[in-house]
Amino acid sequence: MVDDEPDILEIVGYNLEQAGYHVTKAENGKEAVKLAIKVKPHLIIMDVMMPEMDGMEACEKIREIPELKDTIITFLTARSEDYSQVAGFEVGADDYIAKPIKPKLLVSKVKGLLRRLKDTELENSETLTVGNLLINREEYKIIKDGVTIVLPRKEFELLYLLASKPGKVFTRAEILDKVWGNEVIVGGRTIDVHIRKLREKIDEDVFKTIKGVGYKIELNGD
Amino acid sequence: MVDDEPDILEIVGYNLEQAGYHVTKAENGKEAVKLAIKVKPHLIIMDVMMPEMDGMEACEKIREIPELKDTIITFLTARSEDYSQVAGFEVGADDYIAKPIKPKLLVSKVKGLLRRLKDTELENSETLTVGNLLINREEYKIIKDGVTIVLPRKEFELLYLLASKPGKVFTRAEILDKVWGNEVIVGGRTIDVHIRKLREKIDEDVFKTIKGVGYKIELNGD
DNA sequence: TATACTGTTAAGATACTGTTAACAGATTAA
DNA sequence: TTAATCTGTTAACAGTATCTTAACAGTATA
Repeated sequence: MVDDEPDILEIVGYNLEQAGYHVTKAENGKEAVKLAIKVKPHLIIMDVMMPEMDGMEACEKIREIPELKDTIITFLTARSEDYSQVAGFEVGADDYIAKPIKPKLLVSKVKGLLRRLKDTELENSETLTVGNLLINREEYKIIKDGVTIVLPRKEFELLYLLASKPGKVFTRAEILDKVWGNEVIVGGRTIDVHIRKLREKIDEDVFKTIKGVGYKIELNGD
Repeated sequence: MVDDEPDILEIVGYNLEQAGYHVTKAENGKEAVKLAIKVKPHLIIMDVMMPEMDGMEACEKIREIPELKDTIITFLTARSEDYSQVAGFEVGADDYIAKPIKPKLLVSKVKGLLRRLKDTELENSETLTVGNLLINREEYKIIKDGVTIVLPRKEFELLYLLASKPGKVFTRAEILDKVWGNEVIVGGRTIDVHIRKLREKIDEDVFKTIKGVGYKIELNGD
């Protein structure tokens, strides 16, 4: 939360914390950029008009930082200044909130803005879904059309790797590195044999060979 | 774009299309849900007040569809109805746009909303686009007019090289170096044969021969 | 017109993958 | 502990798509 008026920081901060969010405060753009790098916030709510460095400039600076590319930036603007809204989107803002601020509405808005982030974060669970396959890493088992299949470790790891990016071709080197670890040396047919077993247990046609390159999982026929 | 007033559909649609977006229109919530499933839009701009099925209900329905979880939903509301904004966020809306609509501001806003989506889509920097060809290195496949074509390694690498700089002439030496590696020695007709196969599989006329020099990919007739 | 380069074809060589079965180590059960 | 089973790896060979070559035909350029 970035604003040069301490009162606003206070009120908005209080409301957001009541709603369960953790709030970090800055009083100008310069401070905001510094702090953003440090805490990597999910969302930045920033006043446009500020001393030292204004919101636009700060926004541009923040947008140049790769680690903060998923950070949502929202401007606070007086309701009339439509021109600054347009400018705000140009420098990479995701949204604006009109002053005067209505706390209840603001909290709802924040909730909405953060919902999508949460969705993608929750996706990083230990389960993958690929076509009719459900891969549960926690339990080391997969479910195909409701039927549970238990796989040995190496086979599971191989499947998991391929399923982590359906469509992507994994080279043999890549597979060895990720599944076997690049210090162990195994013979040239090892990967093939494991692929064979997966094809046997899961589905012949899901595992595609790209000759001279590697293997991939391919979804519905494309 | 969902609104029961044809005039608004017309005006907003025109402005968005001018900005390079593809717009699909619906006149009520029921229609919108149907259409959304079909076209899987990146963004839905929807009026709250509509006959048949209102925006809130439609939004809830859409939020239940897994394929549309990344679709951004924005409501159109009269400026005064703050209550509906709160309600909108509750049913899963990402944003609202206040009526009356100012086309320039709306386009900016849409641009902002779609920016993050585009970021993640463009991250696949391993893909090249040349004319009607889509070359995906990660998946080792190419798509021509929606049809997938799988190429053997050497052919793929050769195509990828030529497509990496459309128009540029690659000398035979350059091609040998980049595709074959400069230690292997191959006969004088090898490259030609591979070019032949590409012409066969992709398009006769895209691959131009510069006698005595090499080959290049050439876009629409220039 | 001669020449140097490229196009085409099909056959042969090669590199890569598929398959099977056997074996050694682990792991589990008795 | 021993037996039984399961995993992971390897070797040998089979199979095949891919790559290369050779021979000759065709064509643009000097």
